[in-house]
Amino acid sequence: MEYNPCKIEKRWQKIWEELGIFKAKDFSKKPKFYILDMFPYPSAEGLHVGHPRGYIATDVFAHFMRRKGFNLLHPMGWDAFGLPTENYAIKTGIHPEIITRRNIKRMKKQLQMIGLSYDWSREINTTDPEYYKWTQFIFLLLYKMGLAYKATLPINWCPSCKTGLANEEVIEGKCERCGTEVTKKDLRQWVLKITAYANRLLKDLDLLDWPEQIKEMQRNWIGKSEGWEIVFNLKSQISKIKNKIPVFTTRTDTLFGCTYLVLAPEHQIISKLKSQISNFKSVERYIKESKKKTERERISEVKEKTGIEIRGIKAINPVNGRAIPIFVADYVLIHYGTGAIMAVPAHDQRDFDFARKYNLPVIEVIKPYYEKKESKKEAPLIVSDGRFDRAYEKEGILINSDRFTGMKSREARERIGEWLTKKNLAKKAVYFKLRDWIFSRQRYWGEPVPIVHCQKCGVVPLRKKDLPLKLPRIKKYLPTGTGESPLAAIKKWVQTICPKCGGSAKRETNTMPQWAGSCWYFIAYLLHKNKEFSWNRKKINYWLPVDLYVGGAEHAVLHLLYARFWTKVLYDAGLIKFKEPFLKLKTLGLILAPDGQKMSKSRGNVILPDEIIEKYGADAFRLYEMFMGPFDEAINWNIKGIIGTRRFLEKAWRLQEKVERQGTSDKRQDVRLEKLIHQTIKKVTEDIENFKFNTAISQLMILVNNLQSRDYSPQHIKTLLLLLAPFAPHLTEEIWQKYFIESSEFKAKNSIHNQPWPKYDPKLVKEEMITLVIQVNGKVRDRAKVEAGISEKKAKKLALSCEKIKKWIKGKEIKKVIFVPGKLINIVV
RNA sequence: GCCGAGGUGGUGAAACUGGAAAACACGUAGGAUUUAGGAUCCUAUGGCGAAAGCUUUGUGGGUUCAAAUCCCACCCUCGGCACCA
Repeated sequence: MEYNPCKIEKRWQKIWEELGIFKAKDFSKKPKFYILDMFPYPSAEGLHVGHPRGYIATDVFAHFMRRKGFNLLHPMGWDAFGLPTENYAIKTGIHPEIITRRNIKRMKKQLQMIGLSYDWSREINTTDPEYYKWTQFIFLLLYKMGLAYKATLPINWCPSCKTGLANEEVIEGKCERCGTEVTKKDLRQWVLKITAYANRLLKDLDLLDWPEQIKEMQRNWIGKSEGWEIVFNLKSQISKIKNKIPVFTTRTDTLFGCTYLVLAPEHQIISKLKSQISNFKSVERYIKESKKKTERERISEVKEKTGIEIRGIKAINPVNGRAIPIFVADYVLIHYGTGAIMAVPAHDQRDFDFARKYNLPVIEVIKPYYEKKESKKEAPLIVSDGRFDRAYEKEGILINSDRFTGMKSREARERIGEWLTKKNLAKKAVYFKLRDWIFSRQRYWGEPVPIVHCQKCGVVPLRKKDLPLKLPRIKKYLPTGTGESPLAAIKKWVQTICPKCGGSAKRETNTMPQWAGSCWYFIAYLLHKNKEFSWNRKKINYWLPVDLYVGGAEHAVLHLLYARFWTKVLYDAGLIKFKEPFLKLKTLGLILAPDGQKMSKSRGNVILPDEIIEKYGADAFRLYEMFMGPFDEAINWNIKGIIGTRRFLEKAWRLQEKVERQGTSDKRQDVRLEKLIHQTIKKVTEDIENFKFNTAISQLMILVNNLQSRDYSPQHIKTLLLLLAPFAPHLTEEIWQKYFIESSEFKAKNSIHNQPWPKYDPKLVKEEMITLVIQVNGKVRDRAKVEAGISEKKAKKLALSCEKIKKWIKGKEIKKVIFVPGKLINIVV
């Protein structure tokens, strides 16, 4: 009886599908559990061996929860709009829809080969008009709620290709295709007011069972900072008009050390003050230069900071009345705070670097307080040749600060703030790093924005009955050259009638970004095949929110934040009853190619699951993906590892020989084995619950190794199969059906995947004998087998009587004995 | 640069709350079985050492009876950085 996975696996996959044993039932007496994968992008390359890692993990978990008695929803779909497909269409002239269909077909087949227990009857596809009518519906909702607005914002622009570029298409400031230097071009774009939800997005993180590091990344991304807005009055050499510049700071305590102001190059006041700036031409040139840089280049500390002084105008430091210079420098960003900063070179490293370059004064106003011994070695300001080497950015005690000298930073911040508030030169302010979300793309392969521009009525949203607004079929996907979407070139489509006045109007030609479809897809599985276009509250309320969400950590911020944002909007609109879409989140590590690089076609290091499964079987593949390492850490693919899991399955397979010989009634007892069985149930159960699949499998390996060399009974095999089933669903079903089911006809309820999860006896899990470690001065010198409950007295007596120990403590005085029950005894001499 | 994670044998890794470093697996060596090969089974396997023993968790320091685990500094690798998804 040889183990032949190819035959077994295909057969069971077919039977399961036909009987629909993994289909979720809407509504049930059982408690519900919704487990969701981040759905894939259907790329032309198909799945490589890295993709299924998360899918296998959710599948193991889904099997486990089903067998624990939950009504389980485990669906799958496709996030199919986006750049790669569109670029492929441009290159080949094949319509993106056809490419998408082809890619989905291929990837679905790959997923099915793995034997994943998805409910395929709920499959969704974001590019299906039946899907994106809802995406458009939600956009209209955002619009009506005042959360979608138009603004003029810059995009990356290649002057040679005459096309807008995604950040990804800009390589070191140059166009990926032609190598021309990329510039910026202003366009009217749709923007979503995610900032209106900043506080709630921040606060509600506390409700979530997510990895702490992901929450931390979101917190930093939202970037709430509480501080003060401080007004600097300006003094012009030629004009009497009073102008002022507000700056935002969290460190009012350092105000006395402020020696200059810095404006972002985009700051509006610069053009306003044009007539008073004596070197305006140079300033203008600088501003133009900085437009070429990416934001990351601008704020990077590796490259030297640049800037230019605005001559002819000075700012007045409100705390001491001193006139200080004003600079324009691109390390200050327009979309954070007020777009202007007060520079305190002694206490901010960026300001310090800038000040040193332009020879600006550095005034120290905070001194570190030395508390006790530890901070002495900190020596914050290294003074060499009488100057500072670096800025001291921490808190401390104020110096050189007039009547605030001697105060602690924290107190001084409030005092100085209040003092200036009284003089009307400051107010408390809260700023977020989070920026509104630019929601339009000048592309074809995305959801059309359901808006028309009417000459009479202006911006007019479509009505629900006008949805879906379908993407028109076009022959060319090439950019228009104007920066507009290729849709703008289809006159027949663009020209339309205003839904409000019936007059002539033009359609919005921007499309939505790929994120749009993935912001609400967890709801889409419940609206599937909903021809009436009605929001199925009953199903939504039953299944949602998602109980467990699994996907890559690379989505830590954007996708997860955007989906949370839309959920809150839908909640506010009264469409859903939950405030957070994903209660529990588990992130997974990438599987890299054997060379440690990401797998990609361009690198030529892609490994396909197809060939692996054909050679070793889906069960061995599943097992290896779970066994290869901790679930949330990145790991290199190594084909050698799968040999181990295949061998393990063969060993398990061979165990049935005895059942074959002796029948299933044999009930022999082996106390040692019985204990191991119960320990294994405990370990596997707990490890699956904690996503520690690798150690669950190693425990199963230990069990199989033991069964192999001991006098096992069929009951032991039964338990083994029940525990192994989520990992190796095909092999276990095969053996299960052969020996543990009476009828020859397959019925859903007889499937191993419908058997209850085994329970362990806590009494049998405990060990009676343990190995007591005997240490002298913390070093292991001997070991002894003792009863688990040994007392300290007995242990001490035992330890001191050991020959080896006697040798080590001979002639020395015993100072202390430390006893850790059930573990060790340490004699300190 | 900023934010986040990580660094343990030849390799993937394990080690719960500070308490036996290296479970499980790959690889390698030796043996059994076999006409042979493969498969399978058994034994060994961090390093140094004949052995007693010494030593070992990126580097350096610290706390502790005891540190892979806690603290400080540094080095390296990976993920994200708002138009890739």
